[in-house]
Amino acid sequence: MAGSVNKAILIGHLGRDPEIRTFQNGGKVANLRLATSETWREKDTGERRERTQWHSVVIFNEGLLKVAEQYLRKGSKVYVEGQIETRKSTGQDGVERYFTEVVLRPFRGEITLLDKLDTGSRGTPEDYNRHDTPRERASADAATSGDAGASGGHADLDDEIPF
Amino acid sequence: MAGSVNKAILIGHLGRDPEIRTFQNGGKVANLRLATSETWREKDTGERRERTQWHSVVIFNEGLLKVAEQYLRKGSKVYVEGQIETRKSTGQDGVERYFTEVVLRPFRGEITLLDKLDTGSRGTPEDYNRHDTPRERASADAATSGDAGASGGHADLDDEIPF
Amino acid sequence: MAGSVNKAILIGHLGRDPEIRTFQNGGKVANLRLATSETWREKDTGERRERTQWHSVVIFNEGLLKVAEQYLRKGSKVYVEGQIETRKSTGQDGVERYFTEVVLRPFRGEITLLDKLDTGSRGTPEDYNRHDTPRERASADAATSGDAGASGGHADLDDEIPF
Amino acid sequence: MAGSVNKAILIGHLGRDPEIRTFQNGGKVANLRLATSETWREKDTGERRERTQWHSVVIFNEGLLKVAEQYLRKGSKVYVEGQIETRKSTGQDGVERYFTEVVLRPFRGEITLLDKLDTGSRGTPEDYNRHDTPRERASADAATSGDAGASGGHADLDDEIPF
DNA sequence: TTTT
DNA sequence: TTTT
Repeated sequence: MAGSVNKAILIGHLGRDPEIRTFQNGGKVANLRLATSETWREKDTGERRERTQWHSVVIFNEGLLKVAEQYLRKGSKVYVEGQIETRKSTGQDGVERYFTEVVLRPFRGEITLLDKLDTGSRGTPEDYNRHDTPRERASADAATSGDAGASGGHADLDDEIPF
Repeated sequence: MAGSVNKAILIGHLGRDPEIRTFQNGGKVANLRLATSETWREKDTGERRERTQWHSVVIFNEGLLKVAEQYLRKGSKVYVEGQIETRKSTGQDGVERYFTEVVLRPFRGEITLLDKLDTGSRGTPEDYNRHDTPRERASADAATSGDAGASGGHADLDDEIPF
Repeated sequence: MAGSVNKAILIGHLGRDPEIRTFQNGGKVANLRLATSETWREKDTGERRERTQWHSVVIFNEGLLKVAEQYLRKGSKVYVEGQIETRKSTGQDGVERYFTEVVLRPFRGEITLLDKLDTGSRGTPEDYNRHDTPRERASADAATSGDAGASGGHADLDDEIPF
Repeated sequence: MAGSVNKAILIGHLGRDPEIRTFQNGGKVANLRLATSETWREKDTGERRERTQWHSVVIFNEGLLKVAEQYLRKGSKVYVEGQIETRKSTGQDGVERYFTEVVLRPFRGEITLLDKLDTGSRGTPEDYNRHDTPRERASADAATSGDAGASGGHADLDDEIPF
């Protein structure tokens, strides 16, 4: 459908370290568990309330995958922009379930680390800058230049991954 | 968590008429089924591909609920802004499942009808304007509380301020 | 500054045809004039009010430039995503002025045509699909570099994190 | 125009303390100077580059005005959501100029403080939570229940901050 | 289940 | 200068 937009914008903290997996073809994917929450005081009772949502974030974009791998950790505060995708999965119990995730496809999406950087660490400050900017994209491309390329990860992976 | 953002921005078409349900206390909720999709041509094969995502949109915001009820129909093209929420539900089969929805809570979210309006229908043009504008929010406030409602500052202030 | 986001999201109509200019080096830029407006009824007087904003949109992204050139016209309804930039310019009167624009830099930004397409025109349907999709970006990448790409799956994390 | 969207989403740091002005009718307005920037390394030269944009943010929304007044300071890192507005102004030199701002109108927009809070300060943690949530809006309304609706202009900050 |  |  021409004329569609599907965008998720999240700011929150990671519930644990990113989980990186490598495929046989050398491709990678990162999974984040990101919490967002609202806090408010009940109007009538004055009671303090909080509601936390956990989001599954899946990163196929190579440049952003590197950022996740190198700089994101449990507790990191991040800005994430991706698209909402729901896929069906049949568990070991034989029950079909749907899972909704915020997905960062190749050449799409953004991740911005919002924490103060503890310098003296791995890389120069501008490496932390993870707007998927022209240069960064170009260099990410370059870094993987021998890559299978072309298709840019829309392949159906459900066969390869059991859930 | 202070410092959180949870926002979904969708543009797509409704797969069916909005589903409106009324609670015993008089409250209402609207459910939309919204499709977004991407189309592309495979680089290697030249084959046309399409991926459609279906989104459940849940409207608690009263003003936007009215808009949904009056103006949205199967096939309507809409802009929706809400937050991503996942809730657990146990089906009749006794199986627990998680459902993720884009939710428009009271006083939050936006809906914008993007279709050309077929006039000669129900309401004046400005009723179609569904940004959750000051007045709509104000009246929603009034409807649920003793609130003065507040005027909501769309006044032209340029005369009052010298620059 | 690492940790920055600068994003404008606009839906509106073009006040005139896109203006395309070509540089000596063959580069191109497109300028759009995009109107957004709010309509409401004054609470006290019941008077109908409207406020229109005009936005300058500047497109450097090649794929989106083509979309603008081929499919956008005066009156077109579009979704535009870019970044806000202000630049200084000295007019013929010698006066310095600042101009703020929504800019779509190479490999960034999105344009989506929201109009019903009048078919029988120039190009296939999927050409209208102007999300700066993987392929479009990939091909733009290809035009400037050795290209890349990837794909992957993901892991089920639901057991480990309270969902 | 029904079917319009005008949204700016910014994350950056304040160049100085918020500037609050009070009108004769008791209404207030806050002005922020917010910097966003991109950093990258030139592909060819390897040279480090940075581009900073300064944004004028104008807050009429009462609840968010309080947040700005109480918690935002020079150097604060914030998420801001508002709409892009351009207004004409004639300077003392008799020259007409246009100024573009990101405006948070009453009952609209969002501000989220992204800094770690240095506690021991003014207010409870949940006061920092500035999603303009239902309760906050309601209480903001309540706090100003005789509401004039607020209105205002803004100060020219251009001398003090490199635009 | 929408739409192109 | 668009659109409703």
